[in-house]
Amino acid sequence: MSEEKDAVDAITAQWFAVRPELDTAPMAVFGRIYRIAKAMGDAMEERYQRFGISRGEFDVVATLRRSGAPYTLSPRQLSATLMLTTGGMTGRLDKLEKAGLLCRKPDPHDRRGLQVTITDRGLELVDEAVTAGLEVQRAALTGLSDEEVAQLTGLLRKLLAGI
Amino acid sequence: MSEEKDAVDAITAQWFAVRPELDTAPMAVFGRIYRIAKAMGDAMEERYQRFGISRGEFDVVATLRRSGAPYTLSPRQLSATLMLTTGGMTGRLDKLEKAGLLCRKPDPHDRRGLQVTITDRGLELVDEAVTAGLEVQRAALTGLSDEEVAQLTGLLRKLLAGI
DNA sequence: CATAAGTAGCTTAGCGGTAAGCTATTTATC
DNA sequence: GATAAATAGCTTACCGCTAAGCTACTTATG
Repeated sequence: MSEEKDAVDAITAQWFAVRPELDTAPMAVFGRIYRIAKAMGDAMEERYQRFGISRGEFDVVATLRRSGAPYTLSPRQLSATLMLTTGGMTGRLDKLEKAGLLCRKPDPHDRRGLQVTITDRGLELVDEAVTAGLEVQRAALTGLSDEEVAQLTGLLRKLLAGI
Repeated sequence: MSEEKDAVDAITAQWFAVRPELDTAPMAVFGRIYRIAKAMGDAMEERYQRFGISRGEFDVVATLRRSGAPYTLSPRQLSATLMLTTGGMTGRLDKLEKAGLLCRKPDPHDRRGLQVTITDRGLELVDEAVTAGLEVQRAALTGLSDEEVAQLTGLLRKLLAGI
């Protein structure tokens, strides 16, 4: 029934030893969220590396892919979606364009703007990469039943909504 | 009963539209975990800024604080605990020492090593900062009942254990 | 005891991000 | 229609991290 103690339990226990009046319940939640995010982020980074792209670069082509045909968005739309500054976006687009996974074309309706589109090669790569990435995530969830995953999803949605 | 749709729901719906055969359940979990980690990380960063330190620097003095008297650890122990390279640790210690929140002394038992200790000022600051940080986290959890927080903690512990 | 291997902490180069500032272009206002 | 304000994307300076290499010192091995 009871779960194993983990590193976060050890940290909350340490805090209780030196500051027993603190309510450590929040750090039991967020401490684990930070650790899961970091560990999974590293794992995803490693997996995408096999496709020659970083996790951030994957996010760009994946955003274009899931936007549907004609797989075209502006740098502005991409940087807004990915919560990235335009400077950061420029760098990612430079790399992906150089790798032949997408191309930048002038926006015919706004001469300030660009249209970013996935190439055929980019489309093929992102379709493989998203499948591979989901497999890594799915494997990380094997310890939980389908019902627990659904429960966790609901609690996380509720938590995220309140932030 | 049913929760509001959020940005992650929109993303999974987009994927379903273009790749209906994908099982998007994992990204419903990890997508939210990434977003919560980022949003809370930013919020904590902002809160600690009021104490003149970054989140990473807080983690250093907090680790020393919760280690208990005499609040002394080696740079090696700190970088291992914080999952940081020694190079990164050097930088954080430089800043904190310069700010007068900790001091480095030679390890009397090992002339390669150092002993890092919180100063009185550092101790005072970290005790205020940890309280303030917990308050930010507690506020983020107000949408969840105590039972839900406990449930979420258990599910996250289980998930983290399997990664 | 000599020496090889391992360890502690620091330095440097490089990477990917932000913030701020730039030019070119579009939109709103008079 | 002139002009002020807003917007798109890029560039630059900087920041914090990692990876790799360094010196100083300690531990293990013959």
